[in-house]
Amino acid sequence: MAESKSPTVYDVAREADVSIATVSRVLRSPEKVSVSTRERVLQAVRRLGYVPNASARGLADRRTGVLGLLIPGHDIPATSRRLPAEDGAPAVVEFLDDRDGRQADPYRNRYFEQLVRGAEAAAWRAGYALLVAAGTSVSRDVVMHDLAGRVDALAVVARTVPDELLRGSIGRTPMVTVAGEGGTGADAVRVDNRGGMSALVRHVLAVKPPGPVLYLAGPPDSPDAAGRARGFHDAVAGQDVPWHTAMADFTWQGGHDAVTAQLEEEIPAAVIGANDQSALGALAALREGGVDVPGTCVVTGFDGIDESRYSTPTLTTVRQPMIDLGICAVELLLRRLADPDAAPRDLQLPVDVLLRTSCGPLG
Amino acid sequence: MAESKSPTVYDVAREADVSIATVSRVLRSPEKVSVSTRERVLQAVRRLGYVPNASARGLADRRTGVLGLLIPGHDIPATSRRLPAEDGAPAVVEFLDDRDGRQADPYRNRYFEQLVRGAEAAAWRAGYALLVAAGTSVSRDVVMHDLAGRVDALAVVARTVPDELLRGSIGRTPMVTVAGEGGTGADAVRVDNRGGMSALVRHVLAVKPPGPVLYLAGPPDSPDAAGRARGFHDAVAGQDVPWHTAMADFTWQGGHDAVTAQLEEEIPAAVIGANDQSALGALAALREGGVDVPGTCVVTGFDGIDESRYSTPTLTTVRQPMIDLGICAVELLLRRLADPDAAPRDLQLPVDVLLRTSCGPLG
DNA sequence: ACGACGACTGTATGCGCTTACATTCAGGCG
DNA sequence: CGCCTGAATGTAAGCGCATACAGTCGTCGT
Repeated sequence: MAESKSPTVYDVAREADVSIATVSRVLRSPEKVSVSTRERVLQAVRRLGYVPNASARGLADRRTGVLGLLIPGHDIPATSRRLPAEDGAPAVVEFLDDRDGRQADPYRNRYFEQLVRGAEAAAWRAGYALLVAAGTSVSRDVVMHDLAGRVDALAVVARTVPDELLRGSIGRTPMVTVAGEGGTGADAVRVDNRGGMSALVRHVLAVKPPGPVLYLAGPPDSPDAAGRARGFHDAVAGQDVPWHTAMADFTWQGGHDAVTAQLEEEIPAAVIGANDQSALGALAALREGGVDVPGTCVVTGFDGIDESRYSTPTLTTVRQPMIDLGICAVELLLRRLADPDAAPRDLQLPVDVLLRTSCGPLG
Repeated sequence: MAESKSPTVYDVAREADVSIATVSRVLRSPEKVSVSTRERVLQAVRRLGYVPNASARGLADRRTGVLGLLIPGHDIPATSRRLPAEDGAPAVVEFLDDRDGRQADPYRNRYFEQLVRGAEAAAWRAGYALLVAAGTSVSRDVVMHDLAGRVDALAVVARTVPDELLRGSIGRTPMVTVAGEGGTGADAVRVDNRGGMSALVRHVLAVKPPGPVLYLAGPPDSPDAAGRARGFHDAVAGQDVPWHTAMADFTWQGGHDAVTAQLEEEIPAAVIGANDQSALGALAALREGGVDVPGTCVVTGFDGIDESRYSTPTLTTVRQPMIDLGICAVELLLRRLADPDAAPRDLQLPVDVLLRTSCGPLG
């Protein structure tokens, strides 16, 4: 079979003995074509294995039918495997001493997998395809530029590319910011850091033993950290509870050290981590200090990383609905494509509080 | 600014006072244009915020510059969140009692995230974009068909779509099968289940206490299970070790029950799970039976799911190099695009054995 | 000084598809 | 029986870009 190149509408038209317009109509608006002709064309399509060329269709349509999703780069190590040599030495199995998990890869929480899945599902549901791009450090602008010409609209995870790029070369492409700061006057979806933390802390205040509360703050330049801190303050404001803040910087060590220092003065009744890592550090410090969790002191984190499910005790935390984030990002794009002049929306998705043993009995 | 529609080469040409051919050349083969003209054109490009239209380029080029990746569907529940109402009731935080992890989502191992990341990185490195599609149950053929018209080549995760679809509508699109059975005469990448299991079992035989070996087999219709079983047999063949097989069906319960039954007859010295789930079940059964792991009996799994890192004891297992799988899939596609007549390759990537405490001291 | 040549730029065509508009034809109506 | 109408189909004009081919002009060799 010398089927050297793909058949086009012309081939189908010839095969079915109709004009190319009719072929196109059969595919795009079948109701405009008589049943008999339609059948004949569809048969020709099948016989030739015709697949419409998306580029041509996109050109004629002035739309690509593709949505873009730009996620932060991952910098796959340069040592990553390439194609083995043709003559292929036999595959060599590597033994890694992984008893403490150090060899585990760094992409701990399935954050982006879920984002991609949600976006993908929502996009296909609406008849769009999803182009995924990771802005690797070297080439953010190139990627961005390339993407802009390929898609009808673009979802960008916050801080993936510099702001001026967002406004610059892609001024005409509808965009939504994902997990950003909001309030930029553009479409945006993010997670309710503030509300989630506030709800969590209110719950803690209701169940914790008597005593002071320690808040393990995140880095000051992080919007997430800021939102969570505000949520914490919302919850403790006006409550008659002693509390103070220590910087943990979103790290295990930070949480560990802050709690260790705290134990020298007074045993806290609750430690609220701005994220899971610092809460896990706190858990370790409390164990070292012989403090019973959750009996004497309850602990909470934020993010819902894997480790929080397996720590001892398991860590109460807040999970971000990443799938929904992806879905909503796409839905916002679809909305804007449908109505370019709609007022920008700034969605805040509610989070899920996962109650686990580190904060004691279920309220 | 009434920048209603995107500027085209014509706009740039007018702005820079050259012909569209020159504009195109500046973008595609700058060395063919004099420095002064090139500068002038680039300025016009920047001034207008011109972004080349990928559809037009693709049409003229007869290539889209896009690679497709088809992964199994995920069936995002229909109840998943949509866009909240415009007037937005305040976000409501949900409290979930997640103390035993039952609420955790089912996408446990970051299998596809890594596959996508690897493919994405390799694709962009080669100047291609990556279109990700999940063949949801309802619409595999539609997705497939749509995809075929959009991409230059396609990587399909095995058993994502029925075979006849693969051969049918997309006959002319270069394809690679990912994680399939191999031996189909087409390009394929997969993981060395057999070699990995064989290496692992050889290691176990070297370190295990004296006594019989129990192999927890996977479902007979799974190519993965078949490969691993063969690897097991490779390793025990000719060794003077008593062994037998029990069906565990890749499930926790299967592993648990098989080991429980075994304990009534004889305490095994090693339990080899065809996957992690069944090995974890075995671990539980051994604990219930008061058997010391790894002192009296060593245990191993296969896959490297999260739980294997956190179990007690941590589970020695085999991790599939998903990132590399993605990279190699793309590299195979690129190779075929470069040379359509190259002989098909059937790659087997080596796996990583993660030595953890469930199999005792490091040999 | 004249033609050849090379560097650069412009003209014009086609990529495969969609669609506005034109055409054809069968009925229905006055 | 002529004319109007509407359904079905055909004709042809782009969509934005790449590029083969055709100039144009300054240089160099003789």
